[in-house]
Amino acid sequence: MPSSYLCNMSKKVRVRFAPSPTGGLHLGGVRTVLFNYLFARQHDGDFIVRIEDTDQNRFVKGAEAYIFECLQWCGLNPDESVLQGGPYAPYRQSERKEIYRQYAEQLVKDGRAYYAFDTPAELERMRDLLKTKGSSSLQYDHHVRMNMNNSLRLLPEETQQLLDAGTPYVVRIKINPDEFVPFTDMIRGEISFDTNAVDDKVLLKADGMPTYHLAVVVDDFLMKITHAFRGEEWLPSAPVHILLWQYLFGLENMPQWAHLPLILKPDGNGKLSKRDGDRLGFPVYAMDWADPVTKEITKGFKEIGFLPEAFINLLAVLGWNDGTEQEIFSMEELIAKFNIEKVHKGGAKFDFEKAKWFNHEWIKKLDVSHYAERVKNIFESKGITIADDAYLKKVMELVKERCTLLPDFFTQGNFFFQAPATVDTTSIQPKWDEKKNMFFVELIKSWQLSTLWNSGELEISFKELAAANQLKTGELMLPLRLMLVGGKFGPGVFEIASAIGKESTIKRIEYTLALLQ
RNA sequence: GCCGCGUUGGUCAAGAGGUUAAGACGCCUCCCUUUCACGGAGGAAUCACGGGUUCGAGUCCCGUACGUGGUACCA
Repeated sequence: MPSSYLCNMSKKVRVRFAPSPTGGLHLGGVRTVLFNYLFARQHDGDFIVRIEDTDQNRFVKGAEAYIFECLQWCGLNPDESVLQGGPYAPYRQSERKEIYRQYAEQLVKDGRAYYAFDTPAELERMRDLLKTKGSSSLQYDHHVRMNMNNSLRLLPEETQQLLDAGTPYVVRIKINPDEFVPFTDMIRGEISFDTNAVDDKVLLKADGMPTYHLAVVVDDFLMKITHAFRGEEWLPSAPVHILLWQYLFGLENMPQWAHLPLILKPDGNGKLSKRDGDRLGFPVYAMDWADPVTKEITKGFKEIGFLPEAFINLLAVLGWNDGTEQEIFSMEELIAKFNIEKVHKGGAKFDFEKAKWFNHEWIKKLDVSHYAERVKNIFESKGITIADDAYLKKVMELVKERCTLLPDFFTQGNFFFQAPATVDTTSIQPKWDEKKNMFFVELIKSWQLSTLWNSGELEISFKELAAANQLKTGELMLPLRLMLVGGKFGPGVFEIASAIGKESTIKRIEYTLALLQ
């Protein structure tokens, strides 16, 4: 059964992600991109990234390039953007400034918007007055606009005079009272707003830049966007956008809306913020973000050792699932199975433990050759240079089911490359005796002569020697592990001995033997 | 305050009037493994509350509570 939102199949699906370059790329932002991307791909549509940089005060240098790096890491590459261009360029709103003005003027001409000359101080005075009157609304709307300094109240000549004199002004939309603005949200169904609760939003700012409200509508039209997915925080301003569509381009050309649920903090309620991540010890941004002013670095999922596959996977199932028990999805599966109508309405608390579980699952099925370089770098940062790639891959294969995050390859595998820095003998020291000592002395002699150095042979000779000495194998396995690994963890001991080689094995046994004397 | 949206175990969630209310994470027990992990078996724990509608409500309706978002010349 074709879904209702696809009834007009004559139009090619086009979606967009429209971030503001103001800082790190938040989990919620990535999920918004992901849902857009998935929808575009499954409908053979286009995925556009448009930079919404209309607020010069909040612009942060480097943030735009950073966003694209994050998208690339996630594998969410746009079809059109400031990077590769496209038929609807420019894709940066600051470069489209003049386009928006035309539409603002058009709205004024049509009587759907007006010039407002109120200064910030005057606006403040208006709100203070409203407050003292006990008004339930502090909005600039039909209740107050005829008392304000705008082209609705002023005579046309007066307005023209102010305009000619270069008086700073904004353009505000004129919202009619007592109207209903209904629309269909792909996730929430029918939603209706009462215009009495919406204010005369500023469309064009005094600096000539559009606000989000004007820019999003104009650009979505010009760029032929068919489906607009954005965060739930935009729901309250949806009526403004819908009215703008109605006034400017016609409702029949308006994209289908979907307002995505928020990602909430793990404890308590509320939107997940960077602060929560810092406080609870997990990242909130996709990649490390270095604030250009404070130089402060905020950790990203990539840098703490998440796989992009896992990151995408965990984000996809935060607020969405396909109705089956499946939890592990590759990008291809997501493209095939994602359904925007099955996205939850309510926000989801972020659970870092579960996030790590996804990473663990993906590391278990990881193609080691794909990540050998990355792991090699981790080892190098810890002072271990790896020359033998084949050996590294073998080690990775041996320990990967024990790794949750990429750096775990170091903690789980460093003893394959160097003798353990410390050997914790506390658990064997009390029961250590001369008999055991002699066993290992003999074991060294025996292994020294061994020509077949593989785990099977090693295990057999070990057990035979134990039997000959009337010792239980079980009492000797842990000491051997401690000698080779330094702690109670890791793959099978004989596998380890086999991998690190005869010389290292014997050296490590001798070292701990001396320690135990 | 006003407007909107939401609410199934601790968390993510399945669920479209009739189910012993799936499954996953985390936690606990056991098995496997002479380590850890993986794997396997099991356990504790839930429909926010109150009214309706109905033979029957987690599912539909209305209230209430709680939460959350918005209420900027920010997006």
